[in-house]
Formats: sequence, C-alpha cells, structure tokens
Amino acid sequence: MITLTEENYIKAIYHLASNGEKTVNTNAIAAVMQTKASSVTDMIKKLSEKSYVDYKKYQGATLTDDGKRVAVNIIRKHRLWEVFLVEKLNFSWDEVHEVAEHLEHIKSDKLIDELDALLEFPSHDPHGDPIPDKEGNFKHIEKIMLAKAEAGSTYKCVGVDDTSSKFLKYLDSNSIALGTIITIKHKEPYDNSVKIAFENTEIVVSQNVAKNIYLKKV
Amino acid sequence: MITLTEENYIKAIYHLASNGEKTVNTNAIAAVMQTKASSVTDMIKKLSEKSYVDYKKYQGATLTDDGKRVAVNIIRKHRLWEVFLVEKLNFSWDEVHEVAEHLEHIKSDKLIDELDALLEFPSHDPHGDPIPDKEGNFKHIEKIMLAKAEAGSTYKCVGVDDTSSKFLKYLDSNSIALGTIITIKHKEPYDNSVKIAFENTEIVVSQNVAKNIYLKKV
DNA sequence: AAATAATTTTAGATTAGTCTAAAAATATTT
DNA sequence: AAATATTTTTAGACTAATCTAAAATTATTT
Ligand SMILES: [Mn+2]
Ligand SMILES: [Mn+2]
Ligand SMILES: [Mn+2]
Ligand SMILES: [Mn+2]
Repeated sequence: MITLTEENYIKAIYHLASNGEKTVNTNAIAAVMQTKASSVTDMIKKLSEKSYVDYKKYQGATLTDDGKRVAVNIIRKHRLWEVFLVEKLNFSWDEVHEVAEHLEHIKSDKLIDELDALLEFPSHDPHGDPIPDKEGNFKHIEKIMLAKAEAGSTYKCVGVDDTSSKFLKYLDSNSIALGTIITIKHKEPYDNSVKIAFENTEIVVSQNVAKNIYLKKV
Repeated sequence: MITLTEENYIKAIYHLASNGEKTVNTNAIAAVMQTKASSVTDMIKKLSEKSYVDYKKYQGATLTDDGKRVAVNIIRKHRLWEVFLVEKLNFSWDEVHEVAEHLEHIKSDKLIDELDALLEFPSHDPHGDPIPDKEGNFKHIEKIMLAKAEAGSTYKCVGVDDTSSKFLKYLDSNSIALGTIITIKHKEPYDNSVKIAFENTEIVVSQNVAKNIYLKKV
C-alpha cells in the first residue's frame, strides 16, 4: 500500500531526475514539495525501506525500477485526467493542473483504462506532454525550443515547458496554442528575443518566453 | 478547511440520521466508519468545535445546517460520479460505489458543475437514489418497497436499498434492473416471499430481496 | 431502588507527516 | 590543507487519526 504523500514524493523525484542529472538531492525535493529538508530525509528513508528509491546518506536519492513504475503510472493518470478536463469538461489548459493533482491519486485500473478509451487513447496532454501507455512507454516526439529554432524556418507549436497559469494565459492572450504554425522571422542577438509570425500576426517574444515553447519542424 | 476523514464522518452521520431517528449515537457511527467508539468520540468533538455537529456528552450527535450542507454536497458528488462511471466509462452498477467513495472528495466546483452538465443534469444515480442539485435540493420520488406492493398491480423498478455488489449481481443474474416493469403475482404469507412477473419471466423473490427493491406504480 | 449491562468517554500510546534547532557531513574558498 | 559555507541528517516536538484498556455515565433488569 502506498500513500498519497509517498506518490507525490516519487513523482517529484522522477521529474527532478529527468530534468537533468540522475541522483536527486534533498533540497531540490524540498523545494518541489514545498517542505523542509528534514521532512524529505524522513520520507526518503521510508521510500528506501519500501524499495522505491535507492539511498545512501548524504548522497541523494534515485528511483528504483519499482519507483519509476509508480511515477510513470501517476504521470499517466495525471495527463489523462488533464485531457479529460479539457476535452469533456471545458476546462482551459491553465485550469487543469490543480485538479489533476488530486485526481491522479484515485486508484482504479478500470477507471483509468476506460478513461483512456473514452478519450480515444490520447498520445499527449493539453500542454504537449506525452502520455505513457499502460505499460509505461512514452511516445517520444522530436521537439526543439523556440529559442533554438532557425530564423526563416516554419514550425508547429507542440508543447510548453512552463505550465503555470500565468504563462499559459500569456500565450492565450497572444493566440498561441498547441498546433499553431509559427515562422521564425528574426532572432535579436542583443537580448535573445525572437520575432515570430503566425496567422497574419507578427509579435516579438522575450528569451524567457522563447525558452518555454516547444516546436516541431513542418 | 475540511479533511477527507471529517467529510466521511459527516456523511455517515447524515445517512444514519435520515435512516431513522434524529440524534446519532457513537456506536452506530463506529459501525459505519469501521472504527472504534473512542475514535468516534474524538472526531465528534472535533466536528463540534468546527460547528458541523451539535454534541452533548453521552447524548449523541446531530448535524448543524453547515454539517448538512457539507453532507449533501458530498452525496451530490458521489452520485454524479457514479452516473459518470456507468454512463461514460462502462462500469456496472455494482462496481461504481468504491471508486465514487474516493472521487467524491475531489474539491472543485467547476469540476462538479461541468460533470453535471456533461451528464445532462441527471436526477438519479445508478441505484435510483436522487442527486441533489447545486443548492442541495433533492427531487423526491414516490416509491414503495416491493415487499409492500399490492398483489395484482404493476410497477416500475425505480431503486434499490441494498447497494452491495452481491445484491446488485443477484438482480443482474435475474435480469432485474432500474426501469424493469414488474407485476406482483402472489404474496406468500408463509415466508413473505413474493412471486413477480416481468418480460415473459416469473420468479419468486425472498422477503429479504423484496425489502430491498423500490417500485413506483405505473 | 439496587444491581447489572450497555454505551460512551477519558487516558495514554502509536503512526504518518510535518516542523525547528542543532549536529554532522560534504563542498567550496582561501 | 584549513577555514568557511552549504547541505543533509538527527533529535525532539506537534497534529490528525487511530487504537486498547479503564473509568464514567446511562439504560435495563431484577
Ligand atoms: Mn499538470
Ligand atoms: Mn500537463
Ligand atoms: Mn454509492
Ligand atoms: Mn449510489
């Protein structure tokens, strides 16, 4: 039996390990979990005893295969629920995350398999993130940061890195959504801002924005 | 802020109060919650401090208006999720309760309002129980126990009292469902069993079964 | 009305998850 | 290589929810 809190720690460790190096340190987990390092140490010990993480004192933690399996399953549930909220319940992409944080912990294989079927087995969530299948396999997609795109080329918007409500609303207000076809007009060396064109519009986005949008060549 | 456990206690008190007298005693709650009387006392004190129940030592508990509001809201969520599971995710009526027990605690007004809309504002759940609206109003339906139905009359099956998987599967195996039109053929005084007819079938049901099926005259 | 039985509450522990403050280990600077 | 800074762990305490065992209260019998 695994608790909701344990699931959240495992998910946090998984995300921290995939965005960078492999062993995850205590403070990083504490930051993500909005808790103190001492609480993290306690939890890591517990997860270690339950064989979800490998842990040596002062050396950080890594997920075991079991731990990864748990993490991927929660991510699958989280992203399927996000699709459900957008496709069936008229949520916008900046509203889904919070509710999905709770729904992801509901334990029922039938529930999630049927939800998957209802949604017609979506491959990506509303933010462009891949949804692992039942066996935990991700459909990897070729994507590059807008900040690294070539001037003159045309791309399709396929994802975002920052999924905060603030950023997503910024994109909404500028009519940028998943699927939007974008041409890179100019890369400004001075501040790394990028001028982009799409649907009769031309706008300049800051480097910060450019680093948080993922594109795929078309 | 209200915890999941508090919500479950409030719901238990609500159900116990509606099935019978008005003040609910400690042992009854303990039985429903599958816990010990001493734990119930602690929780009642807590709920009393939070003004969800009125409580005097040794005198049992009653829900305040606030407590009732919480209970009805959880029941609304529980039943809407049950409808969702049956209508959209191919669950059978004996599979929904357990999952709904968890889903009912997800806190999001938009979630539940949109779910209500997706399901086209159902008035009853898969077991024939009424679903309160946003304001907490139940649509009361006229119904009588099969055990109290008149011989010779014809009725529609509109609900069940026992919602255990065992009982619902018994009904499935005998092709009795909500909406089934049933004629009372004979009431056997010896053991209070009832011979009923529906869809070219005649069967005899025990008193126990007859007390757990609700009918409406047609 | 006493005695007995049943119910409810209290007292004291336990577990999960958290915290603060201090100690220990590791990493970085000088 | 010492000194200093940072990170991590330990120690001890707290809250929520639970338990067992004993005490207090209420209900039922005799
Ligand atoms: Mn999310
Ligand atoms: Mn997402
Ligand atoms: Mn139910
Ligand atoms: Mn029901």
